[in-house]
Amino acid sequence: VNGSLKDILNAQGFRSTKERDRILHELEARTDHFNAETLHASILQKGSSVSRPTIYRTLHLLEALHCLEKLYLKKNCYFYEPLSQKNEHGHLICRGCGRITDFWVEGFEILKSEMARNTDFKMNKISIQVFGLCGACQAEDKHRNERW
Amino acid sequence: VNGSLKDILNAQGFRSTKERDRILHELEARTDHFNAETLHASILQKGSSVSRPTIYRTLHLLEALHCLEKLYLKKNCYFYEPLSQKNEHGHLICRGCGRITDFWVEGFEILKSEMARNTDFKMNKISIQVFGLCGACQAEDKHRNERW
DNA sequence: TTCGTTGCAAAGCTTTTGCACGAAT
DNA sequence: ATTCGTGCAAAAGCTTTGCAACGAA
Repeated sequence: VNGSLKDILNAQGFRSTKERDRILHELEARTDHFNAETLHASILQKGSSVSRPTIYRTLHLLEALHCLEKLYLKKNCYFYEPLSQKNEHGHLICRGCGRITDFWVEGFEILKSEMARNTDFKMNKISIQVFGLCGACQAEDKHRNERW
Repeated sequence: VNGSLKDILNAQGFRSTKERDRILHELEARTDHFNAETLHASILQKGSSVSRPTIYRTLHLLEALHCLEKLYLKKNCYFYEPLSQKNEHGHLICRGCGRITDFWVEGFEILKSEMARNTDFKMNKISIQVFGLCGACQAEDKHRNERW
């Protein structure tokens, strides 16, 4: 009992299964933003196996327990934050290679306090996406092959 | 020839059709964030009709011509900006009622200049989502029925 | 033994595509 | 007369669900 996801599930009365262990293990190892599909793919790629329905069911369960953060933008529009990232941050999204990088700058706090002053909105999570080209893609002049 | 979407399409050699007119008309009237589905629904609701494939094809066309901004977060994860909104802004997304409201604060600029100084990322679009509860939903204490 | 959990197969949704018909130029 | 654009129907992806079998407690 060290606070792992497995312990949390057990404590809530959910059973330990090899499938859940495989998923939790993968979740704890990941550092990038992911979805059901990419998570499934990496588990298979490592020679393990879990069915798609189980991936979806487990992700839903972890969301419900607030163990995983699914960031929604709209219906059918979301991604999961890696467990390794707990603190507030923005995302740099490269239109060249599609990579998502986290960042944080002082301006975050300024923006938040200004918003608190100027709106009646009760803020509970701020999510900042910056689209553009990462250093590597600028060098490779990949913008001629933009994915978006 | 007044710069309407219709003129732009014609100028590029695309034909005028009643289906395109219906879609363009609806696009020009909208002020909220939308997707193919909601756009289709509002056209039908007004007694007009356009098939789904035509909705999708037309939206793709307008994106390609940079007449519409489709904001991608990840694969299968996006929404369209209403045409009426041209200037930079963030989104207040209410977890109670799901409504998306645009906002702008001074902190935007600070954040951007700070980022330009601190990263090698070539910024080309910044997108800020703030999740929380709008004034109305705070009043109604809707957070017990949060959608997310 | 019980009942939660899984995989399969099938169903549901949203989005895309092939194709023949109809319309714009 | 061409060629573009549309609708239909079917296909393609991703996600969910029903159900029988399995396995953790």
